[in-house]
Amino acid sequence: MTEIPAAVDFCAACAIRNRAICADLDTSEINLLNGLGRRRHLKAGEQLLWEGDEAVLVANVIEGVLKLSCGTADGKEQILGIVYPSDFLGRPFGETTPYGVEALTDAYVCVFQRADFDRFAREHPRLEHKLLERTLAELDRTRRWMLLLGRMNAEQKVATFLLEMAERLDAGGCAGPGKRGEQFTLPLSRQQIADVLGLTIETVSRQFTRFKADGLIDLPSRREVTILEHAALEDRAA
Amino acid sequence: MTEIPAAVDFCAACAIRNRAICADLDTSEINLLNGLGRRRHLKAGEQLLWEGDEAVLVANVIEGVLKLSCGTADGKEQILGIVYPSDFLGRPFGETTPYGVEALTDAYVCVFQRADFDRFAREHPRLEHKLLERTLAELDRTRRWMLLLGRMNAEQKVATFLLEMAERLDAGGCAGPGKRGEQFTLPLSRQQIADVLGLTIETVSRQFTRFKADGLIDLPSRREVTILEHAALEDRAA
DNA sequence: CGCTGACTTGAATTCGCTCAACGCGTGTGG
DNA sequence: CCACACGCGTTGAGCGAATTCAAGTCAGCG
Repeated sequence: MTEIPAAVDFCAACAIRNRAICADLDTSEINLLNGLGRRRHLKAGEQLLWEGDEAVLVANVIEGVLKLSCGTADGKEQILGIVYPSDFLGRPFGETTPYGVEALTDAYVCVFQRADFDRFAREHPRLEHKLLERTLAELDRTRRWMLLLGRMNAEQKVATFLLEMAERLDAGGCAGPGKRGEQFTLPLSRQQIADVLGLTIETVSRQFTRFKADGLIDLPSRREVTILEHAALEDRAA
Repeated sequence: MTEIPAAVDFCAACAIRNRAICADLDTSEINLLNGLGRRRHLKAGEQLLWEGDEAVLVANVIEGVLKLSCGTADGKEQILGIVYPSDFLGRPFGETTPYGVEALTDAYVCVFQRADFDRFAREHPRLEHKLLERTLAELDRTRRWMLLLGRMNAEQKVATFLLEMAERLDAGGCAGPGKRGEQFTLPLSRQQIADVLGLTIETVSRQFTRFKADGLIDLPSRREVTILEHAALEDRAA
């Protein structure tokens, strides 16, 4: 865990400068925001926020993949969302963080004290507008996930998961329309995949095995997936 | 379906003037917004927006209860959310409406052309801020619902549903802490409840019957529910 | 009074869960 | 270098909750 004060021209060099909620800010605004944020490194597995805690931090994801999750009284976990570079993290304008945040891979985030961020956002409508657009998009994505959780069987869930994963991990290096992201490294363990899909680890494993046996995917190693038959996988996702 | 041009001092008399996203606007702003909106009546069962359509309308709910839903390829439906008076409806700053909207009860909504609303919002940060807060709250609620869909069994789902229903329908007439909303009329059919919870109609019916047999609730008629043992029901919701 | 649609109840089935054993790669210590 | 343990994933058998399929009940209404 390292905390480095943001350098003056830090944002200018930021990998997500043009995609995150800061994209619409001008130079002077960016410099102001610069003074509030700190870049922070997270190791895979490190927790940034805890479910139910006072909401003291918000952050932009610069690099890496993180999960949002909460648990039931009887110890089961449900992953509520996966966040990728340029996504926004945390609960502005709220008292408590309604879910835990944990890094799935090594990650860099740009963290703000919530109070600082809230104040800055209220004074800079362009930032707030970006945040609103992002929140609306996230709400749409979350609602689509409800359809998966409520109405899909295990095969459909796993197929949908693989397709979404391929698409979202691809965001950076779009290698042409044909071959885009057909091979990737899962940032989640089998247990975590199960927690995303509302299944058990065994069911996920069985579906992976079946897809492989049917020639839809290949599994070179535990964490690697190659999608061989994209269209067929889409059929399974129905 | 009736459309009445908003009168000049229409908003001033609006039942949700202090709770909806317009709450923070001053008189001159309200009057401007007034000119853009139209009050519209919806009969129970009437559809306001269709999944996948171009997003032309947004609205505030003034009175009544509506559902947001989408369907799977194989004809199953999942209800994504229930909206109540003072809630906001539709997808501003977006191309298409990602879900259908249908009135569950007779309802009044205050509709805007999306283009008008978007422009107004961008020029009035106070409105946009309210909308942001509401969207963040809705996202929190939606994520909590994911836990229900992904990790709860039928008993927990139905118990949670009844408790949430009692709470949200109560918002208007809070009849004291003891007796608040313990009796209410369901705005949803059994099928719709099943679609909210990701269950089948039969399973919902069986759970209702069991809760009644166990003395936790009473069912005076098909659409009426009385919660007899609030605490016990909370236990079932785990 | 019988019809219709919504709901309930019952029986059989099935999909995913639970429990348990096993395999495999990795790191550690002798 | 091998032996071993450990974590993670896979596989199998049996079970059970929720679904499916099929009747039956009930309220409202012409």
